[in-house]
Amino acid sequence: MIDLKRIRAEPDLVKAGCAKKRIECDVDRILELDEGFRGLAPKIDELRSRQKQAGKEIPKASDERRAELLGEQKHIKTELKSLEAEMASIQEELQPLLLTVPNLPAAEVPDGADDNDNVELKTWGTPRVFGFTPRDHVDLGEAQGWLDVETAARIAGSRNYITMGELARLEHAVLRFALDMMIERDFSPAIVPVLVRPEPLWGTGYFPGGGDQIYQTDDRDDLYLVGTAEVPLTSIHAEKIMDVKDLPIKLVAQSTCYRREAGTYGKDTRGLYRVHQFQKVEQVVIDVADEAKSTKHHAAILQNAEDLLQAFELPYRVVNVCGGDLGAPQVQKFDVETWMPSREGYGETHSASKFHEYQARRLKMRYRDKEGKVHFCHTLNNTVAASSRILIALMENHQLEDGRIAVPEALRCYMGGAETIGKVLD
RNA sequence: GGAGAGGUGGCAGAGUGGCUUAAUGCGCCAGAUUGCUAAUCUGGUGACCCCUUCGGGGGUCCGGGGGUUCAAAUCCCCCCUUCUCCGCCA
Repeated sequence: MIDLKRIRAEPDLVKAGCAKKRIECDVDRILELDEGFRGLAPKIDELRSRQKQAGKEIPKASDERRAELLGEQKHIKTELKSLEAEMASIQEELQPLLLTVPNLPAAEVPDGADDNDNVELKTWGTPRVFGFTPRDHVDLGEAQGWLDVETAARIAGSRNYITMGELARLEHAVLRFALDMMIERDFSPAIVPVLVRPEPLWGTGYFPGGGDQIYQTDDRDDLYLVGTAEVPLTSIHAEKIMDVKDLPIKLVAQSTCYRREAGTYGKDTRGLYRVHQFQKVEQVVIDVADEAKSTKHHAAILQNAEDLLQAFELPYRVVNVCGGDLGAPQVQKFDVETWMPSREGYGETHSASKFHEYQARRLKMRYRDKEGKVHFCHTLNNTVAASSRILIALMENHQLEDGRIAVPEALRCYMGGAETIGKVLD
């Protein structure tokens, strides 16, 4: 959500932001409703003021005066009722509309319609040239007896996976490495619910708009399975006014993530790339409303992801996500894409988002500065490691000709010291 | 799941229809004072919305929503939530 006052003051800027993001939003209707609201508000306030005044006088008044006042009060009451009804109908239309206004993209966000227009900022490492025909992660996993997609589908439907044995151990290793690395970098670990009420989803910007991708439990409970720990983590301090001394708050959590992947039929159907359930370690930063600080945090959480990939010896690139590929809540987003030989290209593994106060305003998450003034916080988040996609990269990039997988040094301490996993395949 | 008790400002906590402008304490801020960062005293200290001639004026908010009333923190209904006991349970 952005400030209604800002929409009022700079409607053209807001419209330009919507256009850049390719998001439709009826800014003019919002302005119309706002005008109606502001016409009505003073009238209602004045009537209430008179009502309050009379309320104080009545107990002390003489009998005639009291009768006179009571008559007046009846009048005020009916008038108020109709004005309040009018006000309610305005709010009923205005509030949901406000929740659809996207955050304004930064000037540094490239123009563009979709991910083809994202701009590459840097690359690290060189995609490996294989001296043999490399296998993809599904072939490798199945041949090693580590990966069972068919059984997963029988148990849980399509787009699911089961890892077993050394691959399951590698998955745990990745997650533990990610968590430990972030704890070392002063992020506070948390274990959070992944089944949440609607408010955190509205607050973080997944509702409205992202509802298609979210599993709802059923009609008995108003509960939803989150697609990322960002949702509960960012919501921890909702509805609070924190002290500036307590900021920044840096959080890290591993969670299971659930995604419906509606509208992706036939896309990335093979293997682990697009699945309904996976494990992810997520980093969240909450700090003061300061653009320079937000930008610094943004760079830092991106660096955290890069450092992990470098430790895993995986080639990657960083892209500046263009307007049309940016979600409604983000000011700017850097995606990290890791080299995946079977795709003969880079695949998205991390997504570093900067929100300014968009989420905090929706979550009512504020802080008091040194002067005692209250402001909405700034929030940011990024993936540290999403297990399934990282596994693709690890298996495919580090495979040996004989079908074993080399374990990057950084992960060996979580793998009982193993330098490779798997048996020699025919 | 059953029974009971709660939810009031940053925190604790009083308040059972109009004298509430939400007491009081703690915390916080400012000033005074003492050879010090401690103590004491004095004063100040909520969020949000609308209007403004920028001095200020008005309104809303006591978990959330609805209702009764001229008037609701206070009475009624629904929901959320916390705690205690019982039941079930990893």
